[in-house]
Amino acid sequence: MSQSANFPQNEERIIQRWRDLNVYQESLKRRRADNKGAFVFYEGPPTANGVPHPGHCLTRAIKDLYPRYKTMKGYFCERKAGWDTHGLPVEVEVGKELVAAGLIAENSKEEIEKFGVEPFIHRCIENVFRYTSQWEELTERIGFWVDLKNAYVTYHKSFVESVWFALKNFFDRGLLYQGHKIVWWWAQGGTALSSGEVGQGYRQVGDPSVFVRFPVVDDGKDDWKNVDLLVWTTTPWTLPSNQFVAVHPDLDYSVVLLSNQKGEKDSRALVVASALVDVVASKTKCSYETLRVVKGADLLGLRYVPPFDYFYKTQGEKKGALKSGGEEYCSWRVVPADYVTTDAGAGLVHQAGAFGEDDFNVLRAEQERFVDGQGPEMLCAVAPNGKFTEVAKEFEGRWVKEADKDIIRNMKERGILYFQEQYLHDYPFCWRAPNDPLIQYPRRSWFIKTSQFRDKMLANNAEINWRPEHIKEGRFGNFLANNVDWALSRERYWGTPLPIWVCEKTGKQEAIGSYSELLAKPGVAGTDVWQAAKDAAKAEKGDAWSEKDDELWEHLKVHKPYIDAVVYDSPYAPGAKMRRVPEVIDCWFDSGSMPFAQLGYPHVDGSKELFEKNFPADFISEAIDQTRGWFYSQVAISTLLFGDSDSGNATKPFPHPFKNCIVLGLMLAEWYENNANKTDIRLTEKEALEAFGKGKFTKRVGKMSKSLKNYRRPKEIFDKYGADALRWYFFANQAPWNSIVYSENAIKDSMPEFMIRLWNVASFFNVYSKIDGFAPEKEIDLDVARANGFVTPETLATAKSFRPYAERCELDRWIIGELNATVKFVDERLDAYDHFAACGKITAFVDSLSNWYVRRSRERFWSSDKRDPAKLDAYWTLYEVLVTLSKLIAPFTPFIAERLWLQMTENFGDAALASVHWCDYPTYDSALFDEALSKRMANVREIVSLGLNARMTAKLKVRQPLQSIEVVFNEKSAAEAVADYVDLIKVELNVKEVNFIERADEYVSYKIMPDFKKLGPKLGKDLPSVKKALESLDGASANREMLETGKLTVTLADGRVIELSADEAQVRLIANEGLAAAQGPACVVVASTKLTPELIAEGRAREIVRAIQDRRKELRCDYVDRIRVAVVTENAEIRQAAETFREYVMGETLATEFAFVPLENVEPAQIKIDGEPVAIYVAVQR
RNA sequence: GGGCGCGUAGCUCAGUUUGGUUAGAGCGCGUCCCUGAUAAGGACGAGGUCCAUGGUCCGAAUCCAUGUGCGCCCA
Repeated sequence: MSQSANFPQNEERIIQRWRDLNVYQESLKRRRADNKGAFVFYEGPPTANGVPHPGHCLTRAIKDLYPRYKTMKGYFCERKAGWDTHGLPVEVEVGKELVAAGLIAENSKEEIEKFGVEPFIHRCIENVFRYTSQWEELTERIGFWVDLKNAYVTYHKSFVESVWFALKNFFDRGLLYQGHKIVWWWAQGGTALSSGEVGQGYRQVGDPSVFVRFPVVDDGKDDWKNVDLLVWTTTPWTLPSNQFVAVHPDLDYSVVLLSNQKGEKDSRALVVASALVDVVASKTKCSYETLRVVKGADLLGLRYVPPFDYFYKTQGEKKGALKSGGEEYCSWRVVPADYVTTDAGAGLVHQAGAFGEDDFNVLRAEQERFVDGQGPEMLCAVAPNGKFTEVAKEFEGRWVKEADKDIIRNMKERGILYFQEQYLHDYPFCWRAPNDPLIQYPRRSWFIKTSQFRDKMLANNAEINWRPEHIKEGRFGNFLANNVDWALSRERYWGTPLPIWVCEKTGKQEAIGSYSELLAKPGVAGTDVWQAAKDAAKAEKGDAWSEKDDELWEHLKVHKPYIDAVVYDSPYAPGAKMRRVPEVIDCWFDSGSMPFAQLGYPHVDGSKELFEKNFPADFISEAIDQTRGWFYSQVAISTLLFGDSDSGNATKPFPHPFKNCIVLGLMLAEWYENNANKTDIRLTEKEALEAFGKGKFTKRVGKMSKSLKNYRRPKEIFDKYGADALRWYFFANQAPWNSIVYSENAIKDSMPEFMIRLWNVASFFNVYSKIDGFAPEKEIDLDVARANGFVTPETLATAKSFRPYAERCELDRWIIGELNATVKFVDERLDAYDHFAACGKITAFVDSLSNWYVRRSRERFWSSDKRDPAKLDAYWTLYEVLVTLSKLIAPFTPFIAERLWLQMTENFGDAALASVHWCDYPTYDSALFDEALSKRMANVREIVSLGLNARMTAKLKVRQPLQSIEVVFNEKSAAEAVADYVDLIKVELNVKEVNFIERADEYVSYKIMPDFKKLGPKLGKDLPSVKKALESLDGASANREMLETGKLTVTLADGRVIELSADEAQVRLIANEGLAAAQGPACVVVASTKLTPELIAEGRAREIVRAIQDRRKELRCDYVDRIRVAVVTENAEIRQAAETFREYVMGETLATEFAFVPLENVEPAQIKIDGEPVAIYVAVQR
């Protein structure tokens, strides 16, 4: 075993080994044979057309942890990789490339279509796997075991056909419909987005906020002469399409006359919601006079002049017949709307039916009032590309958001702009083209009736174990409760084609569930387009054509533009053809179909059986942004497809697609920025200190930013610290749903307390087992080992020198007990998907092992008799602990676990499993955990800790032996229990005696405290007075009374007498002033500070030993090298000390000679002992 | 405006579900110690109005209400 840890290098070697021995596949095979059942894991497919970043490391680490654990628990856990390949992420990237290459002028649909849909989608396919190799490297490097070779791919024909199957099912059940709705529209991309996608793109931006005067039409009514409606909007570009002004009928509105600061009165009055008059007036620093107050209902029907006359000039006077009789002006009047509030603006809301769902509903309500065909029509001055049409002639061809400024200027010039300001709010942008704001726009689009299944989705949600729990009722539950129909279609090119064919004559529609179903249609034609394209490609590629190309073209059959060419005879009209609709679908529908589509269900042979076994998933995990993404798409599709008796697929009572889901927090970056230049940054405090100087930089935590480069690439972390370090940091440092700071410092800092400490223990074991020739493989019965899958207690017991636990010392039994308690705890926590708590326990155990077990066992390891049973016990104990530990930590840090396992078993040949990941997870043996022992040892450790503390108080270093310490316990049974550990305490504290004292009034005083938990319910309001009474007692005598009688009687201030049993009061010891003492919860430790000449001499001898050991180290002595020593000093006392402890010094330092005159040709080390110069000579004997 | 989460030491975070009188860890800082495990390890110290206010209770970091700041999600 190599001494140096070098984790990264080791990991590379382990990866190579895993590859060579096919360790992952083999681990599956073994568990399939065990036949314990499956643990189903779904991989949420990432899009591989971007570089993987640290956030992906986290998801991949968590996704690896639980399958590894469950596999070791005996379950068969296949992990199928998957890639999301369709949709906007890809199209946007390809569009950018084409622009960069000068092949298209701008990233727009017009340009792409000019370029050609066929070459475009071919570029998309190339783009999809651009970074696949980087993804695969990362996946392997971080130790995520997943089957990359058989990954599912969303553009593959079988996957697409599965999606078609689902869509056909929905269509046939009437759940897939075409509707005219206001959608969030990505104008540059020419398509609608789903609420999930829109949700990904919100950003805070400043938009213009304008208050505009809409003059009331002067039709002779005096009340409304020279009055303007004050209307507020944050989308000035919708004003040219204005149609109504909405008010809330129940709100109060004031008609006010403003006066400016000079006191000049306005020529026209304003109508404003009464609650907002102050706010509105203060914006222009005006004072006002209220002329009158009216209800919103009184304003209804009032006509006004809109700010732009594009529609008004021709339709301003248009009237229509009402259903209720009579006539009404179609547009530009005040209408009622319940959603109007006085939270912001003016309480009068501009209405443009095309650009908002609320507005659209208002328009529809108005249309309802009119006789069919006579009511208002939707006004829209904006084309689908987001530019003004010729209707708005001043702005024709301008992108609406850009035209905002000019629209405002135009209104200002005409004097109808009352006020403008910047308004900060969240606004959605395209999630894949972050510079493109979305607009609301009316569009014909395909929807899935998810809202009809809201209650069923909620019922499914209730069955999911969400971590953290609040997702269920909170974020996800709320999202489901507010469910709106899924806007499914995309007017784009690279996606799963919507499998609806329409009769060109009658408009009747049919859904198709697979390619073969399509081919089986009568009169099918157009497949030749695909064939011709393939032939052409083949001809062009010539000899380079391979099987892979054939596969690719097979997949392309079901894609645009080839699928669009396939038509068949309409069953609805003779001679007519059925043609596919042009749309593709939302790529989130692909990923949500993954539970069945990854298997090609139901078309592929055997997929039905496989699906039965692999649905629902036991476990998935993604970051919180997937709430509206993959989590939702899975739940929605599963519920509709498998959860309804109508579906024909309702095989599961609760078709929730996953049983357990860990929702991960966002990953943040940490960096240090130069105060003088915020873009000058460093990633660690140390680097910042060197580069900028103390106090000249600021620590920052925030979003990761490619442009700021405020995070290290994962590979750099792997190379520097290793994958285990990163994994452990993710698992052990915070609950997974908290945001996780990707901090290089923090990753580095998390290593010592677990990995490095563990490694030190392992290397300690290794060094001494080599020296002593401790070789388990020579003693263990290898046949038993083989049969048991190696190191189990039964296997170990076959070794001759392996003694039963009961015969070993308490320390050995203690660490074996702690190990078992740790195994139990970790296993339980992992079962509950709580790795964070599990990690805490492991860390605590490794601390116990390193800082107590090994530390306190060193003498045994160093004992010169190689067959000393106590020494062999120590070896066997530590060996067993390390082997078990390697299995216990295997799911968390698979590399260091494997290395440890291999080192512990390297000489066993085929009698030991070749990988720790093939082992069974350790199990808890209650017979090996002794709670009393555990408690006892905790007390011993407390005594030692307090003893060190007391020595510190007296400024007596540990190297100086002391005569005694006195220990005073709260409970006398505790003293008896630790009596066996006196020797251990003596060594640890370097004292000659340990005295347990019961009555120690000279050292401590006693404070009697009530046991609040016990007495609270019993005494209630009397508790404070009891507490007071106890405090006023003489502690020492009260303590004695309790010890002797088991009772305590107290008299309260009001004279009442209350009797407490001893367990209802607690005695707190307080060390008396002026002692070298320390107090803890269970005891007080007092160190004797008196030093005798003998003690001082011994202390000096230990100084000499230490100096010699230092020298040995400087000379790079091997552990077993013998040396010659000389100590030369003028000081007679020190020399005397050296002589007195000559044997001791020689034994400790492996010296064969000990002289008091300089050694020839040896350079001495000059040290000082008690201020006196001493020369230490050390010569190695070789 | 609504929903969800968070607010504990200089920094990063446990603890809060189930209330108990001395609130913890790591890092950083300071003072020491130990070392034949050395990318170590240990002790001690400074550092906390547990966001604020009010309430419930014998007792609140913990439960309730209101407010406030921040983050995320949505309108």
